[in-house]
Amino acid sequence: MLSERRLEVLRAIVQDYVGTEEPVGSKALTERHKLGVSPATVRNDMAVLEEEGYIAQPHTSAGRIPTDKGYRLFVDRLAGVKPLSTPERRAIHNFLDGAVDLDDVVGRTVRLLAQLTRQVAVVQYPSLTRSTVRHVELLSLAPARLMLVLITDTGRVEQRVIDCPAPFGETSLADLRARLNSRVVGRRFADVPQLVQDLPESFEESEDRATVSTVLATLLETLVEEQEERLMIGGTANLTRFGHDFPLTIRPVLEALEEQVVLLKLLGEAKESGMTVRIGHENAHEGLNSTSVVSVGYGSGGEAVAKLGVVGPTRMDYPGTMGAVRAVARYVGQILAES
Amino acid sequence: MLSERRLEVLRAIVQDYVGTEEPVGSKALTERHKLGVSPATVRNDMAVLEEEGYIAQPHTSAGRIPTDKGYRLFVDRLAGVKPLSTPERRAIHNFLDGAVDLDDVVGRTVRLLAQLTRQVAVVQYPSLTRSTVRHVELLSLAPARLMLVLITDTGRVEQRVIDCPAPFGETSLADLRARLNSRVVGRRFADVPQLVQDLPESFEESEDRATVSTVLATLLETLVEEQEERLMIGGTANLTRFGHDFPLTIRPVLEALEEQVVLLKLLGEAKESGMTVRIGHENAHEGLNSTSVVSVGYGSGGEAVAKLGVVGPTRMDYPGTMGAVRAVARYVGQILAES
DNA sequence: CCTGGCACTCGAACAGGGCGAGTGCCAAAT
DNA sequence: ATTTGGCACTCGCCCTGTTCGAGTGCCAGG
Repeated sequence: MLSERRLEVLRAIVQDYVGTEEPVGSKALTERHKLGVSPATVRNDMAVLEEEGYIAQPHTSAGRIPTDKGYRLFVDRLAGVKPLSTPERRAIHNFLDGAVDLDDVVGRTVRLLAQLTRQVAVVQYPSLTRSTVRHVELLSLAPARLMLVLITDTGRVEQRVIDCPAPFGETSLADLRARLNSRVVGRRFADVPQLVQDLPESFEESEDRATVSTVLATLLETLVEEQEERLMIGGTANLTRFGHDFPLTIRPVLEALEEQVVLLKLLGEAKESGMTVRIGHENAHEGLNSTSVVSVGYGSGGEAVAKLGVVGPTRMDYPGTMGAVRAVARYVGQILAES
Repeated sequence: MLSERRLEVLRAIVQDYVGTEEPVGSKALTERHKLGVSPATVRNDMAVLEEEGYIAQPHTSAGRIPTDKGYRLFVDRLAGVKPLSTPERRAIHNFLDGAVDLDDVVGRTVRLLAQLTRQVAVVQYPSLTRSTVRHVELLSLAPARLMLVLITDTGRVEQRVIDCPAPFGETSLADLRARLNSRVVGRRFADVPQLVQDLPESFEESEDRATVSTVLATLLETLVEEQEERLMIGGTANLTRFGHDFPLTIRPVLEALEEQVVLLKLLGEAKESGMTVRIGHENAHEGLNSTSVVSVGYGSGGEAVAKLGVVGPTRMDYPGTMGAVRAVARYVGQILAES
């Protein structure tokens, strides 16, 4: 167990290193922080911290920098979540209040987060998993060709073109449309399959039954497929702030960020509730080994429908970043609830 | 007017510099290309080319590198468009053939272009300007709340929620839906305003007239607003290939790429037909002063409905890039025509 | 007009040296 | 047992000087 003072030393090291981006030595530490002890003592503490793996020296006789393990301890036990300043809060409101539709909300959120944290922001579109159906529309494009439009309560619209096995009359179409809607509107996606199971049987013509089956199959397919979520990313220009050695670092990060799959997995790994911080090598993806990911769920009600977060260098201002991420997530949740 | 041989020297310089990324000297030139003259002669030619502003030396007594003006001449008079190799063509087909919807087509195209050119790819969504209306759908969400869904022949779907001044009955709704569709389906966006002008008058109830006006206003607004086109970008990881000095270069480029407005303007400036190459300072946006943009229109029929292109360093393989861009544009056009 | 020769320039790469921040250790003080 | 001041030592950084070579411009001769 580390003594109180040693933790204090670690905190000081993290703070200074985050601020200056340079290895911090014992003397500088005692000057910038009132630890009440001499540099020699700090040196002893540092030796212990290093032995325990919380800090390291880039090369002999340089200052120390925190390791991933050090940041982990810092985040878990030493750092709180820094609340945003009033102007920052106001900025969030100003920025998000003008949003007109879901795309706009997500777009604004991503830009806001990037600006606030000066890092790369990632925002997942609200998931369809928890969503309910607001409306299902069927349009006839050609005698044997239909378009299915699905509208969710989060404002998302998905469409599919369906080639029917046989022509489908306008009256049958209206009939199906009405029945379908009366059954599924307001229901959760997960419940839909059971609710529509027996629909084909209620049609008399066998040709119609075939068409109805096709339509339903497409609907269910849409529900499932679209659960592979989409996301938006922004603030990649902030990658240039990564550090002096970034030419090597930045490449794999950019590559990782282009793979939606990677990002989705990244957010997927995060806890369902509360904020998740993954530091350096804690990230499964190799390209992100020198980055930290701060993510949190957000949603209109109590439940989280999606996640958002930022990707930055392990050397980041954790309290500030966590504060910004949490504040934005909360406000986006409110916005979604209102609309 | 520059002699034939001087042009040949310029071509050699551009080719070598693009290949090696290093200033090219007279001796190296004569070794790598069979110009049939001695280094001394080449030096004289270089002196002339430099005086005319086609090449420059980074510092005294280093080799020469092409200037923007030099690249311009190269592109205009010295370089053809290099056709793709058969495997490359096959790759295009393989890559694009599996696309299921518009988003998918655009997404695949952007990745394909990025991979093929090893640069940053930008693909604009097919424009609504030239599009025609495939269907307009009106749904009642609440007594005085409608949802308008617009479906275009390019497969795009736009939706809007409308708050009506007064409740609107189901029969009126069906009526409006039918009349609206009979008038606008198959028509171009630009023609829609005139076609629906007199619709409100044909409704008897004054409350209904107000609602219809609101709906039409929203429809027209959607048509106009959505002409501000969307686009997709990819391959930003290729920015790391920009050159050794890229830390300074890359930042403004990333920033420019994040501004959709900038990109749209960029593509907008390109010629309507044929390929456009903008080199270095020819680009209006300052952040892109050290990049070149190769763009071309694409579309399902003879007409271009949108543009796509790549952004890369001025020192790029112009013939190869132009070949790839053109080939991809053509094939995407085909895909769109088929669907 | 081209070519070979020649003197010159200037950046890149390397080597050496002083500087200073930082360390580890030890003996004395608390 | 912990803290502290002192001290010798290490080692990367930075500045300087030097060498090396690619590349240039110019000129006289073909």
